[in-house]
Amino acid sequence: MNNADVAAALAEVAELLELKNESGFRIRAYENAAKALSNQTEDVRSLVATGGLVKIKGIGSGIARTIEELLSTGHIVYLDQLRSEFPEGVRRLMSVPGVGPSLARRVYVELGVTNLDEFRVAAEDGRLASLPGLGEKSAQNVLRAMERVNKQESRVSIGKAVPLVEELMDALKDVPGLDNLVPGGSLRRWAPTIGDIDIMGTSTDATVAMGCLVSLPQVRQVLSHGHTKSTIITDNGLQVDFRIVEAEAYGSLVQHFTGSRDHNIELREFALSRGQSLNEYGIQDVKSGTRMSFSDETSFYAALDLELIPPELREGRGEISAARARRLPNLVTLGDIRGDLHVHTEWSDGTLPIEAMVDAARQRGYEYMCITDHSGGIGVAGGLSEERILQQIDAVHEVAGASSDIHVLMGSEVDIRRDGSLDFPDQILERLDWVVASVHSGFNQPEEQMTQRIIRAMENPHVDAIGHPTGRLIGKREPYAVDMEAVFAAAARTRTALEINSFPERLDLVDVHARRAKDLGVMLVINTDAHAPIHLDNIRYGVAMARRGWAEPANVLNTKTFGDLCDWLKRDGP
DNA sequence: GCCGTTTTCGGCCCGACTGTTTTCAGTCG
Repeated sequence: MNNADVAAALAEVAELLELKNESGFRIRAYENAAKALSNQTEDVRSLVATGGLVKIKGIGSGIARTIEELLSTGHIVYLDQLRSEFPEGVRRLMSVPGVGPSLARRVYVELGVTNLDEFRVAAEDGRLASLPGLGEKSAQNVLRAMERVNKQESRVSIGKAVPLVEELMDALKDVPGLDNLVPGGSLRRWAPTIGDIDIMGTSTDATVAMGCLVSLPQVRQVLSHGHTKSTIITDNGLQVDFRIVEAEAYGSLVQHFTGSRDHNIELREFALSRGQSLNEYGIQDVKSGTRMSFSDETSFYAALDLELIPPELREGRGEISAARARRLPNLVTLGDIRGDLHVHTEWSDGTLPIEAMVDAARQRGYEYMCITDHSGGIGVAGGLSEERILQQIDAVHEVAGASSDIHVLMGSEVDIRRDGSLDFPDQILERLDWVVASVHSGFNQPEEQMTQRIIRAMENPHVDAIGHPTGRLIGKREPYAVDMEAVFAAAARTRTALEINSFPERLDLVDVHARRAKDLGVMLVINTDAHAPIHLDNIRYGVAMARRGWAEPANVLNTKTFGDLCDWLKRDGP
């Protein structure tokens, strides 16, 4: 039973309360508690033990008791009661876009529908359309939405979304009268996965511009089409929301549409406490009714006496109080990165020779880079034997000697075996400039074992960093069970860096982990794990994740100059 | 159910669009 399990139980309570048409405020309380818990890196069990649970904003005494009940008995009596009122499938009906708690409840109560299959039949045979207040269009919309769900056109990784949006933005350039186009939402916040794309702009004639947008050739389906807001599905299955306002309100529009929901709610609550009401058109003084418009975000936040909050921080995780106190972090930027310390070549599972990868790093203006091919334990990745890595050491040194404009380091991504020992003996590791240790097997080990395995690797004085520390693959593999608090403590103690792996499918560490690591004094390192030159460009995703984790340049190892990096590498081991 | 730099009670973000309606509830972001 970990934080995610408990959060899921609380979220289920919220969903069932929605079905019951309970007070929206109670529902939000459970939703907020679930979210607050999943933003915690400290294990819920230790939070209970130390009494830290109620100190978390959004968890009060009531929900704290519920969590304790779940941990001690494995059940929440209240949740079991709620479950007995609605078959499991009824809750699932709400996963269909456009189907909320009201409709789900009605089709269950009035039509006896208990799952998605029965729902489809009811939509097809006319029973859904026959309900008072509904009609044929509603039924058709349900059927089309179910089709989309089946095609799994839901969330995509940011690595897929960014190129698609860049392509779409290019197509939008020619829409007449449309200016200042910019993507917003989770994409602008660089969230690891994107549900739908938000695109904002200004126009003197929004109606005409909207008409052009919804009739673009890329549009497969129009979900809604209004004067200032439209929603479409593109031919590659992406949902795109367009929002247009007049130029004078552009600042508040961009702010409004960058979100997140939690950030916006907290910001509006904060504004209300100051007697101001916020919306996408500006700020209204509640008493006098005076309205202010903002053409840029800086002046919008300034009108609330707040520093400009970078989009990556707008997740409702304390950024508003930090902005009030003028204590926002000075976030690391792409330009701060001086080198890539996790790069593969054809010596293991990369595609190109050492020289080509060095060249690619050179072209990106790096001061240094490190070759880190796999060790032999990774059979499928063509890992190097001891004999082969000794040869590669010579090969890399040769390339390094011939490179005057970039420092080329020789390293390894050494496999952490199931018992925490490493795939190369110390006599080899000590000859390397840089060692990334990673888990590539035995993902199903119990948490205690996995935690000790990683800590043991960190205790090896030759290990400089842990690669992709939680092992997750977005949409494919959950993170392995590991006590991250213990990993952070060991990383701080052994002065081992933790990687933010920039591969869009990994993005590991994730933001909340990166932030916790930073707070505990753990050094981060942003690497691409490149297997081909183009992968080096993924660094932007890793930097974005670091920014979402509130990281400053001083928290990121590869912002150091080569000289400072060398000094760091000479640090004392455990 | 949670929360408090006016509050331990009385609040709790805000607006656009749709479908089926003659005025609004539901859903979404």
